[in-house]
Amino acid sequence: MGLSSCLPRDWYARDPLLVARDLLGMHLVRLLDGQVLRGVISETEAYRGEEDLACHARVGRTLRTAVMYGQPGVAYVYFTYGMHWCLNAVCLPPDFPAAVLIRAVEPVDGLAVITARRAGRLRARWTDGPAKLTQAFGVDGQQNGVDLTSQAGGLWIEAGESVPDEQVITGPRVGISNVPEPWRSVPWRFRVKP
DNA sequence: TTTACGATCTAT
DNA sequence: TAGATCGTAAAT
Repeated sequence: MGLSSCLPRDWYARDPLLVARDLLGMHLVRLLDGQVLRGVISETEAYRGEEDLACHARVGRTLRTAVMYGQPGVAYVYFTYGMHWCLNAVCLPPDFPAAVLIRAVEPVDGLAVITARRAGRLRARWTDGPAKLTQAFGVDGQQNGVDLTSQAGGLWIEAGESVPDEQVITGPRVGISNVPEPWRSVPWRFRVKP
């Protein structure tokens, strides 16, 4: 598979706010059924620590949140709303729980597979939500704990194009309306201008 | 064992 | 605007 250009573990061992910002423009890559699927990351959200009441780790270390307390650069994939999977990259060194939710990508490779997996939907809606992109890329609970810094797990992130600040919009995180302030409103969501 | 509620998506 | 649908964590 040639030279690995996976982002290294040190790159993830940083504040999730920085990782979320810098993940914009990077490439999410998935090896699925012998096909390479690739998307340019266009939207992310940071979740940081047990004190962040929007973070799953607010309940502390459990079976579910365990990977967030582990090595940075590992995938945290969780199941929600009874039917959806969401993909995160774990950040910061072990024992401090933090992760970045990948909310949207722009598909660039493997379009035939992606369109088949998102049959009946408009192209603009293929991967414009966290559970849509996991459906499109065939990511589910089996990828929980997979190392994103290596191609071995069939799911990784490569360096891509850097996105200038003028192209970045920040805002509050989505889907946390029952979370108390300040966590509900902190601008920890990052996206590339359309 | 039971309950309440989701880091969502889709159709209405 | 509401229904789908079930794992997780806390309450009973």
